[in-house]
Amino acid sequence: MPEMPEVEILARHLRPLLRGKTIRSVTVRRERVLRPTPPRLFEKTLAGAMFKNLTRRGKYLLFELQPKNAKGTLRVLGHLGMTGRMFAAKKNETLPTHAAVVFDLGDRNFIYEDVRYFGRMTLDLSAIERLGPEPSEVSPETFAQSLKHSRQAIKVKLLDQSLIAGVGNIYASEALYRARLSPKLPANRLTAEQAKKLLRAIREVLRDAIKFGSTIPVKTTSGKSGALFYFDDAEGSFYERRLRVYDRVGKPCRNCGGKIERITQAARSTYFCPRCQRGR
DNA sequence: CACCATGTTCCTTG
DNA sequence: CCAAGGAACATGGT
Repeated sequence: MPEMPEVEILARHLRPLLRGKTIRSVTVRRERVLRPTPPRLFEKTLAGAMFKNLTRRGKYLLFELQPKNAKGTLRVLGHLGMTGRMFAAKKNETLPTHAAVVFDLGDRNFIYEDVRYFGRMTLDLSAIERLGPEPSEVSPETFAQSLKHSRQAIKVKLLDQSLIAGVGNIYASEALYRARLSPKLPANRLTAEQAKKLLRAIREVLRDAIKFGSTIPVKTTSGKSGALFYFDDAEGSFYERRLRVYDRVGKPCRNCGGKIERITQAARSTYFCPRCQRGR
């Protein structure tokens, strides 16, 4: 479920919900998601700690806690992988099949579940050090300059989190379509003007996704307990309306009426309009 | 059975 | 040392 907008929306949702809550105990049900933190250490470190804040960096969540018997701040890094979700649920509810970590908060459980277990919940924060700047904070000049050293296709480059952090497979296609740039363009062939245009498109696409909800056609679980909450409009058409090219292979381009194509780049699908997005 | 899926990391090759 | 490509991770949907 994650690209940066989903993670941002999730952080905003969870922040007031977790703040001030003390963890009574932690149950690790799938050790893989803690990697490389040892399970016993994770459980022991967090039992008795209190949530102080929750922030986002790229597609990562950063939980800040007050340790039980010490000063300072304890930090836990979260990532949703492809299929991760986090939510609070009543304690009498059945745990999801793929619940990976369960925090007992007293009145409720805070659950991290992940069908494919690609995500993480860990004491190892090293991943965020490798992230590039947030798209909202990087200057057009710096962004343009960072593209200069790569001959990789721009679409592939946008997925590189050390370039800018937060853009995933859906929004990479969406941003390039919005900027009218071919996904096949070698990164180092973008002019300063094109790079500037692309950065603007990235910002707009991400901003709109946060504003309107998002993206992934997750069936909302709003009917059930305290889970999420994508601003999905029951019709299922919301997703259709917001995404301009992603997953629209063969359908008419909303700009020129031509057919949207799907190609494979770095083993991932890219969607684009060959008429509107010229170049190579 | 086949292929596809919102992501990252590790390994190999050049 | 770096850039780039591909496999691996694991489960489910169509």
